[in-house]
This record gives sequence, structure tokens and C-alpha cells, in this order.
Amino acid sequence: MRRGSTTVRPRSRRGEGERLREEILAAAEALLVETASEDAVSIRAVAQAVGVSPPSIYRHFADKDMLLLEVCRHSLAHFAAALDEAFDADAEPEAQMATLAGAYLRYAKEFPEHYRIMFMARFELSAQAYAEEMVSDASSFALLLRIAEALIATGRVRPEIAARGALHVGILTWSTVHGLASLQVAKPGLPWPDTDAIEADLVASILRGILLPPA
Amino acid sequence: MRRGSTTVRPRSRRGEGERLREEILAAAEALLVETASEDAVSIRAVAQAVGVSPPSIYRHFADKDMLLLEVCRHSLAHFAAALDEAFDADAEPEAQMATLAGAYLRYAKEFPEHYRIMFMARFELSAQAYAEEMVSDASSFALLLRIAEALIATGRVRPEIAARGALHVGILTWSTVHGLASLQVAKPGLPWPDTDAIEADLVASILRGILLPPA
DNA sequence: TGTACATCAGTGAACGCGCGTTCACTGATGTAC
DNA sequence: TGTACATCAGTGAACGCGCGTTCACTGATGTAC
Repeated sequence: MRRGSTTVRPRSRRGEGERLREEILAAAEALLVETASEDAVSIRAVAQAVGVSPPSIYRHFADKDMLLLEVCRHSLAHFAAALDEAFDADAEPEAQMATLAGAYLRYAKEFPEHYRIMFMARFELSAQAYAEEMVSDASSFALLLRIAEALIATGRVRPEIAARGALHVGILTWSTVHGLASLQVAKPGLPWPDTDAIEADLVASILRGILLPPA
Repeated sequence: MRRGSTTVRPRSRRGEGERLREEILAAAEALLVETASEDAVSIRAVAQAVGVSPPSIYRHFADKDMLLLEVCRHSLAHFAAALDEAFDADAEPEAQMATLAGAYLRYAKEFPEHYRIMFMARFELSAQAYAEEMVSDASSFALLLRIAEALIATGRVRPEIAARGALHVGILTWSTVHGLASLQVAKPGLPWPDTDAIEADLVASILRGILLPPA
């Protein structure tokens, strides 16, 4: 089986060594997306895809874990950008939450392998780094927390839930959308019925679950 | 690193060859649970754990995929038994659904690796077998569908959701509990706040999401 | 009751593979004088 | 303007490993006569 390019990569000019780093990351990500398998992303496969020898990878990444961690970070930024784009600062918090949930589900459908490595993989070693990433201000989780706070501030969140704070509300909503997203990523072979209807009902259900009933 | 037992396994008597099959399955499952990693379940590791040579495995399983599939089937039965035990045929459908959700979350917490291979792994090849398993009458999914039907029959489910049928309701509830369960399995390193409160609120939210508001 | 033999449970050695990683190296390129 | 040289980007070959799987086999055990 042939895989990767046979292109001969021209050597970078003096001082431009960092270019290879970007190429490696891009190739690793592409490999992940194309093969839909974390296992296919090996040092050797990435090197071949870039058109470089395996030891060259070690110039830019300490080891394989560090490479994967960096790919994961890239994906998190990509994901955060997608959600940010859907965010409307002027909308009502309820609408913001619904929009965010919709964008979340759309992203998982469009980039299932990105989704998988971000939220379904077992990066045991990088748990700490991962946690830091999640908590950073630029992250999508931070955006969710801001919306949760705004939602609580409207006074429409059920008091027993609001009392537990924005993090509590954030995790409730996150885990709900993650459920559908990850099932679809993990089990594409299942006979899914009308997914649009499920998504719509799920988003509506999330809000009904945490909000007071309309007066 | 030493792993597995050094015990010498006595050869089965004539006609008792099937005993090894059970031992292999048990060892594979134990390995999965102990190491918390699908990758650790290799033909060789299983053979060593049982106290047998690697080729012996092939007497009972065509290849590695078939062994893993069988482990997965075992887990599904184990899981279904756990949910069945929590089921109270005499309770109200709403209470049944809440109980089922609670048992589901408890199972995922207690047997995270069983949970992972059942609902988070990528068994591409066995998608069909998996789908058949899910649909069988003895499965936990069948139990969920029965409860969903009973819930719809009470007339308390929101009409726009009830109109889509029990499968729709089942998937909505399943994906919601799966979200929390799988996040906890995938990211045990995250700084989870009070999980009991989250579980309780999630279960309550599911029902509020799909039911009509109390009159 | 004894024995030849078919069957069954399981083995030992080997195959080729792809992996992560290390090591000493090469050769182009910019720079200092 | 020419040249020696330090630096930089990247390489080729090899390491040891564990893997799934195959093959021809061994030796115990039950059975038929």
C-alpha cells in the first residue's frame, strides 16, 4: 500500500527550520482526518507524508506524545474558532446557548476525527496540559461558561441549579451535547434516524431542563 | 515488567477443550479492566495471562478481532444485567426512566473500561454485529425502548417529541446520559466538581426536557 | 484385560512487520575576516 | 572579492521491541477391538 507523497521536499533555508514544524503538524492532522484512526499517526507515517526522514521529527518534537499533544492543541483552537464564529454577542443568553449547542454538534459532524482526539481520546499523560488548555480564556469552554453566567444572570435558570454556579450549568449542557456528538462519532454504523430532528429536540431539551418553565 | 501469572495451566481433559475459551475471555476482560487500555489486550498478553501459548488462542477464536468482539458481547450482557436489576416493573414510567439513567451512570463509573469498549470504541468491522446486538430483545437498549413507550403512553411526553416515537425518545435520553458517562470515562483527570449533584440534575433535566410541564 | 490407534489439546519456533528512538554523519548556507 | 568556518537542516542505518499469525509438531487420553 502506497501512502503519503513521494514528493521530494526541498530543504529549508538557513533560519527557516521552523517551517518543517508546521508541515509536520499539518501532515499529522491530515493523516488523522484521512485515516480516521489515531493509530495511523505514527512518527514514520508523518515523516513520509511530509517527505522527510523519521529522525527529522525529533528536531521539533521531543517524542510522539508531544507531537500528538500539539495536534490536539491545534484542534482545540480550530474548534474554539468555529464556536466563536457562531457566537452572537448581541443575542439573548438562551439563544446564545442554543446557537452554541448547534454549532458544537455541527462541528462534531463535520470534523469527527478532530472531535475524537479532543474529547474521546485517552491522553493520559497530557491530562494536566489538557486541563490548562480547557481553562484558558480563549477556549471554547470559557465561552460556554460566559454564556452560562449570562443565563444565570437572567434569573430564568431554576434556582436549585443556578445556586451551584456557572461551572455546574456549563458541565450539564456540555455533557448533553457531547453525548449525541460522541455517539455519532463512535457509532456511525448505527441506523440513526432523522438526526436533524434529534439535534433540534436535544438543544430544546437542554434549555427546558435547566430553565424555569415559562410563566 | 512482569505481567500475568506464571501459573502452569493444567491441560484440559479430552472433550473439555471449550473450558479454555472461557478462560481466554475472562483473561481478556480482566486485562482490559486492569490496564484500562484496549491496546494492552494482545493475543500474546492474553495467552500469558491464561498460562497458555499464543497459538492456542486460535483454536477458539478466528483472529484478534473476533476475540475482542466476543469480549464486547460479554460486556453488553453484563451491562444489560446490571440495568435489568435496577428495573422495577411496578414503578411509574417516569421513575423507571430516572432509575435507569441512574443505574446507567453508576455502571459507567464502576466499570469504565467495559463502558469504553461498548460505547466509545471504534469497532469498525463489527458494526453490523454490534447493531444486531443492540437491537436484540435482551439488550439494554430494548429495555430503554420499552420504558420510552410506557412513558409516551402516559401522555405526559411533549406531543412534538412523542409524535416521533419511542426510538426518538430513547436516543434523546440515551445520548444525554452517555454524554456525562463518556466524559467521565474519557477525562478522569479533569477537575470534576460534585459529580453526584451533576448526575442528579442531569437525570432530572432529561425528564423535564421531554415531558410537558406539570399542570 | 491389553493394546493399537485416532483424536484432541496444546506447543515451540519462526515469519515478517511497523513501531519509537538513537547515533554518528553530511552537506548546504550564511557569516566573519 | 575570496575563503575558512561555524551553524543549521536534515539523513541513513541500526537498535530492540512486541505484535498477529502460521506451521509442523507432541504427547496425553479416550476408544475400538
